[in-house]
Amino acid sequence: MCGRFQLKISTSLLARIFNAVSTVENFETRGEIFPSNDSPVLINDPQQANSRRLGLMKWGFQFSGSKKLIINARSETIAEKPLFKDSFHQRRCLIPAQAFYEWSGPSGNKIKHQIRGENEEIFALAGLYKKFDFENEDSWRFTIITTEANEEIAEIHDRMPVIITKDDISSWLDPKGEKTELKSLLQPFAGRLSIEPPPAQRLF
DNA sequence: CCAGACGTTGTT
DNA sequence: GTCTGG
DNA sequence: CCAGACGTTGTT
DNA sequence: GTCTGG
Repeated sequence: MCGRFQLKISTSLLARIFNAVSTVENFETRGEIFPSNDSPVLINDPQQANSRRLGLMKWGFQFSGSKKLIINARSETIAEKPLFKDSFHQRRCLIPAQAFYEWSGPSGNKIKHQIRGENEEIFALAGLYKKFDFENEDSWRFTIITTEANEEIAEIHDRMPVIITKDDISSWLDPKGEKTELKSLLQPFAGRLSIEPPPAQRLF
């Protein structure tokens, strides 16, 4: 899954890297991003085709009347679940992250692993976004899509966030994207990762 | 119509 | 809030 | 996501 | 157990 990630970079640089127009003036980065925090999110400009925007959104969908934040969406079911369906069709986004975190070990004695790209590339995590109008808030929120862990991550966890590679960014954000093609992008990461600390050694 | 679910992960 | 099931 | 708090009154 | 803060 993905319950925390890292981002420590100016939004203007981030916008340049992802070829987007930034709507964020001065995002105070905390470095580590937690559920409920605001973080920059990349979307396709709804007003203008092929124009990317970078804007702040809050991490976590929510049911009205519930306090629980829904910070992940299973890739296997996003096309059917009522909470995610319309977002999957019309409001897909990417969440820039320089690392994400997974935990291993028993509760009370958990080990936190930081996962980065092998050459420090900035991840584009697949996400969905949606507007929420309750709790005296009018807020745009995002959630991060998960898939099965790849071989490396499986050592510490059975799920991981979907990472969209540079070449697939336009396809994922394309408002005219075909459902089948979109789903085919939701795969466990095929490249190499760096995990720190590394997974515990297997004895056998 | 009303009641109840609506989500994921991890833990048991 | 909105959808589903009864 | 995890870690840590979870409380009030009165006195200094 | 549940809520809050980071």
